[in-house]
Amino acid sequence: MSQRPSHKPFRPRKTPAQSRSEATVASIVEAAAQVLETEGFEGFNTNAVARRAGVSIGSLYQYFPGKDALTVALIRRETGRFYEDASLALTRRSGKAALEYLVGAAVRQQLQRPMLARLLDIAEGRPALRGEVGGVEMEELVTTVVRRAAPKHERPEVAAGDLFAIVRGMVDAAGERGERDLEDLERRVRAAVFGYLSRSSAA
Amino acid sequence: MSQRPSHKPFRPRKTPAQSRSEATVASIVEAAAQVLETEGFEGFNTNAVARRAGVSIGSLYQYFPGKDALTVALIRRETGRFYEDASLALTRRSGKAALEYLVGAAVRQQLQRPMLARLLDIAEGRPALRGEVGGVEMEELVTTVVRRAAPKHERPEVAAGDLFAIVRGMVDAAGERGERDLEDLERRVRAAVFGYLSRSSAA
Amino acid sequence: MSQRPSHKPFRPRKTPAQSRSEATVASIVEAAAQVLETEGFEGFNTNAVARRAGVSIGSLYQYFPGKDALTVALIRRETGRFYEDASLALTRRSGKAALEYLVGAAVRQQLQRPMLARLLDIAEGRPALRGEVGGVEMEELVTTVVRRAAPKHERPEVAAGDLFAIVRGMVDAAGERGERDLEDLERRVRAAVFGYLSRSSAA
Amino acid sequence: MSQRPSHKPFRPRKTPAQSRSEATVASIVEAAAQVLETEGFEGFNTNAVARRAGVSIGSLYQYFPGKDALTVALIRRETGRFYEDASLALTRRSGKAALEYLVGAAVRQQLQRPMLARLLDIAEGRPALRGEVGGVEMEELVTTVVRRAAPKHERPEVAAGDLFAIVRGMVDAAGERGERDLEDLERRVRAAVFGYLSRSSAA
DNA sequence: CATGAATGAGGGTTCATTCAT
DNA sequence: CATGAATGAACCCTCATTCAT
Repeated sequence: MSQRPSHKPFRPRKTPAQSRSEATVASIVEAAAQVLETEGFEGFNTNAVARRAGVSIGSLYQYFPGKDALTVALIRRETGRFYEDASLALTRRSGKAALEYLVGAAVRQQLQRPMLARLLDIAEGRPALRGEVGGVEMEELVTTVVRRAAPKHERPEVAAGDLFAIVRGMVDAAGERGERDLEDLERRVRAAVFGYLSRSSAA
Repeated sequence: MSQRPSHKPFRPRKTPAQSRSEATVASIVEAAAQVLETEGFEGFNTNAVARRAGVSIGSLYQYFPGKDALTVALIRRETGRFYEDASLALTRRSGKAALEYLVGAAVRQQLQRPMLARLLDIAEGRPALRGEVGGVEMEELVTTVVRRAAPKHERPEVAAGDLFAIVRGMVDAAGERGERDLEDLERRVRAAVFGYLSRSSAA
Repeated sequence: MSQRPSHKPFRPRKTPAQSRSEATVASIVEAAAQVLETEGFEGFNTNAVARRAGVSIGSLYQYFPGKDALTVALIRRETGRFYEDASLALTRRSGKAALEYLVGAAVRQQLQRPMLARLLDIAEGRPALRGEVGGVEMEELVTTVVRRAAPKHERPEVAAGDLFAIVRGMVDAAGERGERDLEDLERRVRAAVFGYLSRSSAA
Repeated sequence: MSQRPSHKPFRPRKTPAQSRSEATVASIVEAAAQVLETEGFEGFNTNAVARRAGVSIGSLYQYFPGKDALTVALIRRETGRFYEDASLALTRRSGKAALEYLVGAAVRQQLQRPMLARLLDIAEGRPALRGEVGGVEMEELVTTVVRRAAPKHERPEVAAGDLFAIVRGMVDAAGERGERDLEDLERRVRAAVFGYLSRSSAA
């Protein structure tokens, strides 16, 4: 009835044990991604998502208690995919290689679906969603890598946050500009990352 | 009978000749800033802005042909203020000092009204508004400063874009986290900026 | 955020598959007719129509993409009804009888809901709606009948247009004056129609 | 404040004794005509009229108590001009010539500013305006001419009304179609008029 | 008297959400 | 469980009219 719900949990309503529901949920989330990509925030509404997913609006609400839950699910999916790739950084031998891998993962992720990544970065910042989307693991991962790459750094958490911001800023801007040269972008991001570390680190 | 919006310019509808309306326009723009700050995009609607400005909705539409025009005006106001400060960088003796001044200006601007700055950065990216908000001067300014600070750099425009993205990314994140330590933030942003330049520049 | 109407089709949004919605659509169109009749163009707004139809404004917009589409639907309904009756003219033996039947149909249609007929005649002329309401069949029908009633006429299409205008002018004026005497009106319209033909036709 | 005033006189607020006001009033009425012609009913609003007339909206309300008064003034102007021309019919020798003159006047009037004439015919029909625009003289004039052209007619008033309706219907339709051939149109209208009379008149 | 800034009721339209089937 | 018709609060915007200057 109203458009302003008060307070809802963002978790999916049911843990889909059956593979059928699982598939439905996945298709809805992917539809959300596509709508966001093609129509932007303007056209991102539940009816459009349901239509694109080929399910009824009722079904959508069967699996997601509200629009925000859908957004959160999408963010979680993308973050998860990114995290999965990024974690591989820990398998690298050197700290430098690990950090380089991290940068590469970020650039890859961004240039794959630039619009989507950018829009989700924005959505993530919405106060209503903050905290719901656990970026904690990501931060920890980056911190760990920073510790290995720059062991002398006095504030690795701060550095991790800064590096995250730097990389996000650069890749989002690249996406906005429509850059397609992955190699070049990665080189520049590395320059920023290692430049920052060399200057802010004690050693 | 029907609506016929078609193509709306973003320019104000009438240049306020009388001082009365000048004040009205200014109060509307400031109200827009406040609403955006306190309510976010969710609560940013023309009625709320008019109410906060203490004028009728009709008055708002006398000066702004639409909601977007209001947003644009706000962006322009903030960009203008920032640019005014940032231009002073050109008065610095050395290229390094100029770049440092630029960073300082960005940090100051950001930490003054963090939410506002962040939200406007987002709004600026909206396809409908791109190009309406001339960020060209800003880019040129940064490019000029980069040329002076790193004369050997092969692609000063690219570097300018990257620096812009780095600084924006860092200060927005800081604003989001609620950082208040201007000094510390500025130090870190400097590290990023000069670190990037030293690594990406030829010399 | 912004509105983006651009080019709206006048066709109903969804062809009602279920009988429930079929009834809803019909009730909305009839409500539109009643509002137009009782309140005139001044009071003809979507909210009033929805209220009179006993449905929510949202439902109205599920079936009609806009106010104009509703108007068009109403025009089509009335035109269709009229056309259905008028087509029977073709079953008459003589051309004269056919033309007389046509006149009778027009008079009947008009005096049944005089206000409605008159207002729709006006609405039909709105540039935005021209062409959307296919009056082509009507014109063709009249032309056919004219050809049979006055085979020697050099410009049957022109005559058809004129006769249409004459009849419409007379019945609308009668409706405006509140005439109720069907017989008398029909007699006069016949006089005009056959008078025109006898004078403009070659023979 | 509100858009729905209750009951206002339609007479101009002041009889402009001074020629300055007279000129202002005239310019406003002509502006109204132009706006109606170029923008249609959709764009016919007081602000637009004032702008086109080159006067302030305040001045417009100085001379016309409301929008309807302006419409009425415009209708009166056009009716007056038409009536002035049409009255010359009475100077004709024969009744037939008088009626022919009448038809000619109507056609001329229509084809001079077709949109305007058509729109005013519609506006004239608005219940709120009926009676305010004295079409009585016109009716009397036509009746007089009918009496002379068809002395044996039993109901000259009815015939006058019908002829009026016929002519209006035909010329409006012609205007709508964009007909420009004055001669041809006049010939056809004559056919309708005299055809009607010959069939409805006793003799 | 002229001006035009200001007003605000009203009207078109969207979309998150519910619920009967 | 799925469906999709129905709901209505909320939002954008216009324009007739007023009134302080």
